[in-house]
Amino acid sequence: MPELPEVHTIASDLKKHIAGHTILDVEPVGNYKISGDYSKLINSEITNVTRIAKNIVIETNLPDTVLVIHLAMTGRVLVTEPLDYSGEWVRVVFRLSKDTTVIPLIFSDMRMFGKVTVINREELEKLQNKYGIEPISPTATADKFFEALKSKNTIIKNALLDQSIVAGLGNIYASDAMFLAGIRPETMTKAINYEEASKLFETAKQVLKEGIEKRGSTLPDKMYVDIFGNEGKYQENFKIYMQKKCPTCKTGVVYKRIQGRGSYFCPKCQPIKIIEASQKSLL
DNA sequence: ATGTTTGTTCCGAT
DNA sequence: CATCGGAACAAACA
Repeated sequence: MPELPEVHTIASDLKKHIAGHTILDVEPVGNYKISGDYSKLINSEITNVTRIAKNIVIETNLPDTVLVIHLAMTGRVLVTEPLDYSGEWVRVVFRLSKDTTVIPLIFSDMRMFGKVTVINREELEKLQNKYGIEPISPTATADKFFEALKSKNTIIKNALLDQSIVAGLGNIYASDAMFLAGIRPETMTKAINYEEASKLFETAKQVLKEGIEKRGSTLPDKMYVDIFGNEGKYQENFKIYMQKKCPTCKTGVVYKRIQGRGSYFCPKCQPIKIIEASQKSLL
């Protein structure tokens, strides 16, 4: 669910919608715990909304106070009034005002794996440093990506989901990127040469950008919606994720549990790559 | 009813 | 030390 494109969509819409608003009130629902001192936010003004990896970063005019929201799997951020507060997993209600109008900012999360945290600049810096390459940043390069991959002794699927290597990919976009690059999820990173890594880096950027254009993916469970409650459309363009037949060669898609996650790949278009003996000895 | 589902962290084993 | 596999977090659905 929320991977880079979904979080990007939410953060950029939020920026347009709530920047310049004052936080009137912060109210955890039930015994939901916000980490950090959220009382500091009251009467502060929202100045900007950005994204770090899959985190939504809400900056305020307080120089040392930042609100960070991570949606994990089932988190939602909404600026519309929920129809049913008790039935929609509402965990935190913020009230924002600008001029004379008051609008809600809702954090909802069915499974409560998500996090709402209030942190300072130093912690924000730490958060930033946890993550690897931001794939859609202009400073990201295939060289850096290849170097990061070489440093790990694991399979490519693992590496793509490892946020300290590349930030923002999750199971869906990683699957599609590997498919477009013709790389099988179980390929060892050390068996991937520069050309293949470079191709994979391009396809990763491609699917992430397409995801952003389509405003994210909404799976059949409908958990992901944007801040207005609208579904994304990237699921209509899934390449291999949740597909039955390969869109290229029509071969039956293989569904397999890899690293505890459902993985889809085309056995023909994503062939097994044998690690050469010289490399194997290094493992 | 048990298995499955997106993300992350942490622990013990390898 | 790097990595893995599994568990845990909580909830709904087939």
